[in-house]
Parts: sequence; C-alpha cells; structure tokens
Amino acid sequence: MTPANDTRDRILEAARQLFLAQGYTATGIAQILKHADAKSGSLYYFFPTKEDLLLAVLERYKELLWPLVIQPVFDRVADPIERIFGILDGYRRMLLMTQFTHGCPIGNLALEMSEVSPGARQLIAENFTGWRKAVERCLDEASDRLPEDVDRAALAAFVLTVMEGGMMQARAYRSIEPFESAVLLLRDYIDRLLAHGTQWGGSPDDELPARWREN
Amino acid sequence: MTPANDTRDRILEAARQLFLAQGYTATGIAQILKHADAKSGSLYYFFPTKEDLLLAVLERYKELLWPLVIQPVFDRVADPIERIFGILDGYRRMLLMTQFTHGCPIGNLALEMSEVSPGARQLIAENFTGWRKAVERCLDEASDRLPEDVDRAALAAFVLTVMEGGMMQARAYRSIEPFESAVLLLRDYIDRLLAHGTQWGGSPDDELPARWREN
DNA sequence: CATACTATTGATTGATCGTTCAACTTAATC
DNA sequence: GATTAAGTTGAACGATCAATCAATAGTATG
Repeated sequence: MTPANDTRDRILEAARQLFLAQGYTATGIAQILKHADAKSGSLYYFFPTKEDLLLAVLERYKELLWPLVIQPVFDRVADPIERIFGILDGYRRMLLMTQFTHGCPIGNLALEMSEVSPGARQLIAENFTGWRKAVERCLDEASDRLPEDVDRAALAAFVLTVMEGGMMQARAYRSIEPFESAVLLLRDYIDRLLAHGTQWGGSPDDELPARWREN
Repeated sequence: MTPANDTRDRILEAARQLFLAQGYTATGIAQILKHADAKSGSLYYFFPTKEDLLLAVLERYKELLWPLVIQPVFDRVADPIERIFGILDGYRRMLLMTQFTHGCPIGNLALEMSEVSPGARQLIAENFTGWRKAVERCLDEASDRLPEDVDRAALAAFVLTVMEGGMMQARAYRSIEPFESAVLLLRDYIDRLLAHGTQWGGSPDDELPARWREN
C-alpha cells in the first residue's frame, strides 16, 4: 500500500485519458480536475504547467508500452513474426472497442504537439523508438527466415508506418477495413520477404485472408 | 478580375494556412482575422461558425488536390508507377521546405477532428478518397504490369497509409529519413509485385537506392 | 507539544475563447 | 436620387482558458 501521491496519479490518469480522447489543446484543466476529482491547486502542485502534465503523460506511455502493449501479446504468441501482427491486432481491437474514437495516443500527439512543444516531440520520438525496437527485436529473432540483406530497423519502422497510417484512415472512414487492408498488404510484403523470391507463385489475395487472424 | 468576395477568400486562405500550421483548436478566430486583415463581423458574415470555416477549408482542399498535388506531377512524369512516387516526392519536398512543421493537412485534421465534427470527418474521408482514386488510376494504367489478382484499390490505400505514417514519423523525429525509408520499402514492395515472383533475386536494399530519386 | 515539510483547498486573476449585433458604408437597381 | 441588398465595422458578451496563492490540513520527526 502506497498512500503515496494518490492525487497525482489520479490527475495523471485523467489527463492521459482525456488527451487520448480529445487531444491536448481541446482538453481543459477544469475537465481534467473534474475527472480526477481534484482541485486546481493540487494539479499545479505536482505539475507546474499544463505542458509538464503532458510530458508526464508521455513518460507514462513509455512505461506502459511493455506491460500493456507488448507483453500481453508475447505471452500468448510465440512466433516472432506473428508477434508483430499480434501487436497490430491490439490496435485493431482498440479501434473496434472504441468505435474508432481512440487512435494511437502517441500518433495523435505527434501531429498535434511536435512543433509546439520540443519536450513533447522528444518524448514522442522516444515512444516511437521503443515501439520500433520491440518490433525490430521480433525481426531479429526471425532473422534466419529473412534475407540477410533486409534492413530490419527500416522494416520495423515500416510496421509502425503502416499501423499509424492504417489507424488514421480507419478513424477517418469509421471503418476497420482500411486498417485491416493495410495490415494485410504488410503481411503480404513480409511474406514475400520471407519467401525470398524463391517459391510463391499463387494468388496472394486469395491465400492471405485465410492465414490472417490465426494469431 | 473578380472583385468578388475578396475578404471571404482572404479569410479562407488564412484559416487554411493556420489550421495547417497549428491545427484547428489551437488556432483562434482573432489570429485568423489578423492574418486575413479582416474583422470578426466579416468572418461571421461568410461563415456562421468556426466549424463552418473548417468545412469550407476542407472543401477547398478537395478543389486543390488536382491542380496542386496531382497535375504538376503528371505534367512532368509519364510512367504511371513513377507518377505515384512523384506524388509522394511532393510530400517529401513539403517536409523539407517547412522543416517538418507542415504535414499532410488532411491527415492532421483527420486525427484532430474526426470524432468531434461529423461534417469534417465526412470531408476528410472525401479528401482521402480523392487522393486514393488518383493513385488507383495510376495503378489501373499500369495494370498490364501488375498481376491481375492484385487489389489495386487496396494498394492505392496502402500508398496513402505509407505516406501518412511516414510523414508522422518524419515530423516526430524531425528527419526526412523515416519518410524516405518508408517510401523505399513501398517501392520495394511494388517492385516485387511488378516482378510477379518470377525474376528478382538480388539484394533489394542495394539496388533500390539507385533507382529511387529518378522521377 | 512543537517544528517542518508535504499536500490540499478554492476563490480569484487577466487573458483569450467563439460569437453577436446594431450601426455603417459601399455597390447595384430602378 | 431613392431603395435595396451586400458587405463591413468594432465594441461588447458570457464563458472558459491556464495559472496563482494565501490559507489550511495532514503527517512525520525531534
């Protein structure tokens, strides 16, 4: 039992949720206080400015990456390549559960805050890097199946690219289809890398839907 | 010479630029008026609410897509596949010219406004669709080089996915590298589609950088 | 109990938010 | 030149914004 900074945690969590749901600028201090059931003095006691609160939220996301995003997938999926698609499936689930209202928290803040807050930009980049590294480690584990000349760091970044771009379209269209389609094509691309130009001659669009969803 | 709605155009253009640079919520009416050298009464004479102004901006982007984004590329590039990468190169140039402060206008608004404004969400989706259709038409033109079972609509959406995801990372890292890398891997994927599993046995990472940049 | 430090309260600040509107000017129509 | 309509002005509105701070309460140490 940590009596600890109960209030601080509640404020941080409320800010995290509201920034995720509405963005940083659109979220007012008063709204955060209401959700956290705290008073403005408490907030400013722990966080000197609203921007400092944002930075703390971004630090929190760095902490949450492994236990919330990566570990649960690794626990139930063993194959390194399937682990990557398992992570992507987590975001697919989030889209569906929230009915496309919640996207990637980092991606949202990346577009909103990268220019205006240098500190936030730095932490956003660190969050991206942590995510990429997790994927890259999967690719390293599967390196025996990949051509040796594949740039695994670049491919990991590409996975993030597809995730972010796919989520953006899914939210714009309020449909899971663009996200699933993007992941499907990423799967096709990686399959072709794995095959390494030797086999594969059939119809990718016919066989892939069957393979997809097995993780 | 259209005396026309000079003031309306100035307000619309100022709003477009400011929404692009700072987002919708972070841009105040007062700031728009200052940039447009207009008074609040004029703005509200043409646009009943701030949201209506946003909708007009999004309509404007729909109009600008062809003359500003597509046509210039089509004018100097003939090959349909290279036209796609020419369009992507336009966004690469924008990132560099603005030092990563300006991303895709539609993508930014997609994440910020999709949930809060149904009208905006609709127009954002229409902007995306127009963009995808332009790319899809290129793919149709090159259909003789592509396997017939390739889903060209899905591939066009994938191009948009890579563009948006790549720009997001470029802005977060303040570096063109993530964008270029993403486009490079997209190029590799499309090359493999074009090759259709017959030839291709070399090192894609070695040969692609040479081909890239020729459009 | 006293001292010191941490934490919490909430009324209040000045600035800025989007928006309104009655008065006014300009341009076109008859 | 009178009438009508289109466009413009800017002061003012209430609401909300992020932020402040003196006062108070709680808790731990001596």
